Amino acid sequence: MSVYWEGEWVRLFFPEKLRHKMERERGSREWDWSCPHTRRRLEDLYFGERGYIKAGSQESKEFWLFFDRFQRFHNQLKKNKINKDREFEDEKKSKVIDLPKEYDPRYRINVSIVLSRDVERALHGHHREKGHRSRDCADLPTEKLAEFKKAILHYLDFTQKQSFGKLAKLRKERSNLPIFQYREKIIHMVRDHQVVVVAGDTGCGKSTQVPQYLLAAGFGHIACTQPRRIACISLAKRVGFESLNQYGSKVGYQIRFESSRSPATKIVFLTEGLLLRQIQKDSEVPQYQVLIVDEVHERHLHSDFLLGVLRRILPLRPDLKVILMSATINIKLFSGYFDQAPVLQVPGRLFPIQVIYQPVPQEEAASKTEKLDPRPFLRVLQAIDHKYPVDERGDLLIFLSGVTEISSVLEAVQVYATHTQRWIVLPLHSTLSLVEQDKVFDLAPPGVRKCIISTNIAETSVTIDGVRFVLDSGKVKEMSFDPKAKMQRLQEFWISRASAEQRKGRAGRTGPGVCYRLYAESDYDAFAPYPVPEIQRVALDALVLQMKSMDLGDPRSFPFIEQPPMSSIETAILYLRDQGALDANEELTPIGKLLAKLPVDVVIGKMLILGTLFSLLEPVLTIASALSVQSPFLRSATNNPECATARKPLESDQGDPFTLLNVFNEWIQVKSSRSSNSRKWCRRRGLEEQRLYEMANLRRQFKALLKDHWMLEESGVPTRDRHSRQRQHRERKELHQLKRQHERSEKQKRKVLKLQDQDGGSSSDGEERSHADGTESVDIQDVKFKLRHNVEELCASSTGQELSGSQLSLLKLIVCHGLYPQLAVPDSFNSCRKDSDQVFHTKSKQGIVVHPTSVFSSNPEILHVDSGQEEMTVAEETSVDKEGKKLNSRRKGQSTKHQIVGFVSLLETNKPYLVNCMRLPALQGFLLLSRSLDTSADCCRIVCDGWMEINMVDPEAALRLISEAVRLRLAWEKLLKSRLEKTSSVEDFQRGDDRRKKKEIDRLGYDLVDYMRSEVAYSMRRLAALETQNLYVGPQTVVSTPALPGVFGNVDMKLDPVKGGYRATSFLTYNCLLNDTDFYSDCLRSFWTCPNCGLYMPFTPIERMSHQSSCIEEGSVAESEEQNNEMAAVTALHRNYHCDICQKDLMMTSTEILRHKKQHSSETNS
DNA sequence: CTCTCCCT
Repeated sequence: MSVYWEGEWVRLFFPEKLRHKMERERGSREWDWSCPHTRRRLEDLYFGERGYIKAGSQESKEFWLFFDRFQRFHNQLKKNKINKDREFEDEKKSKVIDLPKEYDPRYRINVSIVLSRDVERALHGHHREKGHRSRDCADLPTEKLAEFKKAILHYLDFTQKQSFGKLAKLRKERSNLPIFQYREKIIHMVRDHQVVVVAGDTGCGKSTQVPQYLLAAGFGHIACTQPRRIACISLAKRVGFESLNQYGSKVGYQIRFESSRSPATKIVFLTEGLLLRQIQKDSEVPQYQVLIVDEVHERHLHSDFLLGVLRRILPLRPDLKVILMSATINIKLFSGYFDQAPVLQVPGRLFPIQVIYQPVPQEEAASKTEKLDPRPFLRVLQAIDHKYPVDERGDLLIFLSGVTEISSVLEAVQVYATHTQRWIVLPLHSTLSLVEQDKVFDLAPPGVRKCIISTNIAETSVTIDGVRFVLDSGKVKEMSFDPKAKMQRLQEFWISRASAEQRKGRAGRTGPGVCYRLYAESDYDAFAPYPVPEIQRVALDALVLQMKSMDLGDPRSFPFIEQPPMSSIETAILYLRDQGALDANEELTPIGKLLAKLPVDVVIGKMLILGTLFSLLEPVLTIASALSVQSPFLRSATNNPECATARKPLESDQGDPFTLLNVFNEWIQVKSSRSSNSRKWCRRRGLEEQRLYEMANLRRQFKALLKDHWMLEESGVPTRDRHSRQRQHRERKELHQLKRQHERSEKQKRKVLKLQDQDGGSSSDGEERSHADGTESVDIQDVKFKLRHNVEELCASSTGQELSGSQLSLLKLIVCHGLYPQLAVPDSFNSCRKDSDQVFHTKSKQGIVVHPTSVFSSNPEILHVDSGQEEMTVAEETSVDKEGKKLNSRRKGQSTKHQIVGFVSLLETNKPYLVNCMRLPALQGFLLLSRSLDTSADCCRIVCDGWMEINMVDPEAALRLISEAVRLRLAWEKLLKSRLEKTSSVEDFQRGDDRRKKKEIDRLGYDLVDYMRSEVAYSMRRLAALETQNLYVGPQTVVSTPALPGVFGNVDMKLDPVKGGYRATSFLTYNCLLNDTDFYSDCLRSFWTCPNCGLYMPFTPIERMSHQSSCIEEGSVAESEEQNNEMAAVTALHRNYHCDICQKDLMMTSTEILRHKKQHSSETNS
């Protein structure tokens, strides 16, 4: 310590030359190796740019550690000059400092690599030579330099030997792998054929070895795909390690958001999805020479598609080699798909596993409604306890179908475990927090076994060492897709024989095992041989879209390895056409092209694209990302009251996407504030922080993609002052250092689990793991996050300004526009029902329930129409002179406040559920979003998308609303189209044009918000099946209504040959509804004076509208500057205003507030 | 009154 101080002090207060002199003099008396200055000098001399050891590197730190031990050892030698037993000393020496006992010249390395020329000269006594260089080490005594050099050589010998030893061991391990025997054969096969199939079971070593064999045989640019991200990372690590190339870059991985790839990378492990995106960018993938597709037998959507794409690429790239790797399953299928590609079968290396069939007795078999009976599972635990001595280690892995099943078995097993003190029970499924998931890797104390109760996550994704017993329920939950209702369905099935074998295999990885099957052997024989490939079970929207963008022709005739059902393809095409991604010829539209490039569902992609108009992209980005990742809300926290209260302020009564928006924004604030710990913040609220990190990555990618496709204006990067730039630089340096620190301390020892933590244990469970040496563990995710993102900027852009009321209302419209047609209406009797019995309906599916995780599930009243008096007064005003009967029917259920629910997915488990819901004003939503609107003659009756009927009482208001909807939709469409067209011709948008567009957009945003706020009373009704079949008047021979120019903007109204009436726009047909008994009464003319031109004559309401709109159009004047500003401000300046006089909370701009106040004052004055 | 699992 004192030495350090002295060194520092000297450095600070003495000029350099004098200092060196002092040190030289001191050095001769009392040399100090640990003086930091000396060390720096030595590093400068020896650890240069070209040196083997680089200054400041991990290697240099290791060297200094070695050096200290080396010195200690030498000093000790000097002290005990007595040398009783040389051999003993030698042994001690090698133990103490790990020096090689013998000096084998084979380990020698080329010293010139180590030592730069200058140093060499210095070391050999040339430092007296003339020149500046010689002065460099003049301050260091020659004998000390020689001593140091000796230490370096010792160190290098030592590390050389160490790595040679490692290498030899690794080589031996590698040659013991079953696949090693086939090394030459594989290389020859790949040389001779373009496609080769390598089939080998678990443990044969194919994934790690085949890429290395090929590299060694002279192939380069090898890509190896994996279905899972973690597999890419761990394989790259393993293969890098085997080739002693950990710190080099020959072996790397590349997954979304993370890559260790460099130009020097020869073998890259990447995900199937990522390779597909690369192929989408450049269809001939010139960057690769060899493509290895691993785990093809798993039959994921991506791998099946990838195989199809590869088959198409092969003739275009005759030099490209493709190797399919699979378990020894269904090999003929893969070989046959590639023109009888040669197959190499490699035996696996599993230990023998005893199979015991123990079918569940009839009375314990699960009935549909009851909980899973745990007795058959308990019997197996008992059997293990009886049969196998406690000192024989080996854990138990139970496979169940789902989370509810896990918890019911867990409960019973936990009781047994408490009783016997022989088991530690751990659940495992993907919705568990990552901390909880990691526990399955911890160790049980001696005499205790782990019992891991898992979903099929443990079948392939999570591999747990030390499992000796497997207990297989034989059940699995699988997602399928109902195209009619566009609904996902999660159902339980018997597993396939292939899955049963895979589950069994999990018992024999580290030693002989036992597999208990809770079904009969005859059941097993009756299982399907393989699981249904994903491509045959899921919606193919995204796939078809990607196929179209890759120019793969008609998806109906694409030669998939196994055809998906034709209906799935047809449904997808229809859907994409309906969404405007494909045109009538099934070609990609401009929006379709963009959607194909966005790595999200179509509905999410749509909201992103729509979000680029107006200035609401930031929240849209956040919502889109939030809806694309697993929910950050942990289930385990839902029944924790503390979590519930901590979550409360984050909840939005607008709906779940807005709660997620709040969560992210609040989290970013926590991240940006120096004092708070986001990990703690998340834990308190029961949030999985990983999901928030994923969101941050996603929203950044989305933004970049939108920018790449010219959907964004160049955002003016705020120029920072010098001070903040410096601070940022400093912070980044610190972060990099933390990252390195983490990488160094990487190997965390596995924790030993405690027996029976019984509910007391949870308090310490979530705590960060700190290292054994007491150093604070680095929150590496936080470090990576802060390196990757500019937190300040994120904070400013995403949470900088609170959303105003108008912004929120526009944002809701955008999100719902994206989600369309995923809209549901509340059942009209919901307000009379129990909270848990709230029912909703979509066009294609009735009787749906909001998912219990939704805000609307816990607060259903948000969606209820207030049983208000207010609404009735609106209705009454306009209806004095009409017949009572009709009125009553129309007035029933009239309200200005009906709401509909946009949802992200429709999922059926026990019941059909709406997942991720948000609310939207019903009438405005329907009028602005519906694909088809059909109206009666007076427009009071509107049928939306052929299933929702809306009835208004006031025909004037009805007309106004519809014509305004038409105007807004056409304007919106036009602006979006022009924005999309920018993608093709950048030069087109010149400054002036841009400014005009900007103004139009502002105006549209302003008007949309205004529109969403309009207060018109109406009733809503779902049409019965019979009604939907007899909706239209049909083709008309007599034109009953004249065309009315100007009612719906400038559109031409043409007779609709199918529905009858007039087709005004692609989405609006006027006066086509059958059974409109009120036609004549509503069309009666009454005298009216035009306030604009003074014309006085009899009009029907619609004629009046027509006149008015054309009259106003002629007389329209340019808007005042003030008005313009007001419009531009809509997305920024609307704010909450509470008016004391009318006792209302209003959402208004400052101008509007002024006007509002003025109105009150004029009222009171008069 | 609750959800198999991956991935761009």
